[in-house]
Amino acid sequence: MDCNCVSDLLLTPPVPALWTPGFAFPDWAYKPESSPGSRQIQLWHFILELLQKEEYQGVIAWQGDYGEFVIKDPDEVARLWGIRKCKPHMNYDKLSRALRYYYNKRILHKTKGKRFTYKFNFSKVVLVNYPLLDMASSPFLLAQNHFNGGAATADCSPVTPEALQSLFPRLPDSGRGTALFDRATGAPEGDKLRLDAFPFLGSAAPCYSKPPSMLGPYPRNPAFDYSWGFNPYLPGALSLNNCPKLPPGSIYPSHFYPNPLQSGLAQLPHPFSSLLPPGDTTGTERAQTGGANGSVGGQAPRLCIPSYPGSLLQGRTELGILGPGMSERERGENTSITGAGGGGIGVGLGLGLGSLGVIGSGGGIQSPSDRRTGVKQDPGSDSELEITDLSDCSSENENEPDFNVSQEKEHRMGGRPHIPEAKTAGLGGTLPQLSSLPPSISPHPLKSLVPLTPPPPSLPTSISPSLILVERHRETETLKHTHS
DNA sequence: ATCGGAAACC
DNA sequence: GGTTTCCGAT
Repeated sequence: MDCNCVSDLLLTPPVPALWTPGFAFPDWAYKPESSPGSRQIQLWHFILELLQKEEYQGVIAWQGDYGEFVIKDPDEVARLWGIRKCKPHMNYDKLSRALRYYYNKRILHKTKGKRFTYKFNFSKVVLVNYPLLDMASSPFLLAQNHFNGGAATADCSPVTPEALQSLFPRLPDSGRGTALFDRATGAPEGDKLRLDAFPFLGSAAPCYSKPPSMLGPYPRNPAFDYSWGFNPYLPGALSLNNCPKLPPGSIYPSHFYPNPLQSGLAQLPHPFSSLLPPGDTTGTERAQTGGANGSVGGQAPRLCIPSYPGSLLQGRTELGILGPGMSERERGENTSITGAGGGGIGVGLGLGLGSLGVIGSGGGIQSPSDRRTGVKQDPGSDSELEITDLSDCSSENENEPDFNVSQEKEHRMGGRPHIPEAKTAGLGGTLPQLSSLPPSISPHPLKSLVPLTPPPPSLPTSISPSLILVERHRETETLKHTHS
């Protein structure tokens, strides 16, 4: 009974359950260049998947700061991971060990004081993987400061979802990404993302102005060290060869690759994936049908397929299976956000940068599940943010002590938060209570991107402060050009 | 609960 | 390389 993969296969539309149409990394993410031969799904990918799936809200969910998530039901997550990896004896202890290995890789870091809470280091994901970013050209770098209320420490603050909401719909013509690139060279490598087309990316730029300690760990090539193996935007990584088992009808067909950004966009959760032109099913379609696969419920044993990139494809089988959790409204929201074409991936992830949090995000919003799990929103947890980027970014051999410097062990929280509903409701068929979902205006970047999370009521773009700022800078930029 | 070393595994 | 497994330490 080591692995009932086979039987699982018969019981559920396996992969689809985990592979979210709206948000999945392309197969090349599973076999990064720097990690030849690695074609198994990686834990962090898996985590992202779960986070993306509505039915797992009760098990794991975005919570708190940007990029921060809470494993509400460690055992269940471990179980799912075990199933996925055909490791029946997997448990949270082991899984967490694997997660800890990400610390040094800077993929993740622990949110101190919050049990079972980790945080993705999206800054790494985004910035490091956007070597072609034309940061300098963005007038929105300034805008970002506005977005962040000019907080002194907002050097790395992400833009608010609201801002995105107001920005995206207005982004000029969904020109299939062309507007987002300087296509001069034509070659993918030549594609240069125009940051000004993605104001939110501006939030990323300042991140690199973090204290040297942040970059320190990258002696070889600071900003572009892909040592940890994930470089979604590395054009060179876009090879079908990376997906030996790529099934036909893949959602990652060959045409998926040419434009790394557009491709990436397709994987992003709403609204980024929605940025793809309507015609681009690799993106929008999945995005809009994403998530709620009500049938998944139950401990429905998930298949234990050999994890290969292509499995993502199966998300396609979910198309049309719109669970009850996915409201028309959500879909509507999704579609309404179509706007700028291509190039979004960095966007979504970029939002997580640094995670100083938007105004009041740091410890303000606490979802019901937070309370339920005893997760404490530490008002002063902003320090974590520093940790985020200053974290032991060194090689695996050294463990930065300073990572724990500000740590203050909290044992106040009694026993581990047990969430009965998690298993029964979260996975048992009934979708997690909506009430457990963070406020729709959650400052969480990814949360706001997740299809299942209704976007905050969009401000009329015409009066959106964000947009105003953006346009203001746009004008400024124009003026600059005029003068020069 | 969390951490991280060590060794084994694939 | 990316875990998985085990385990002692905090």
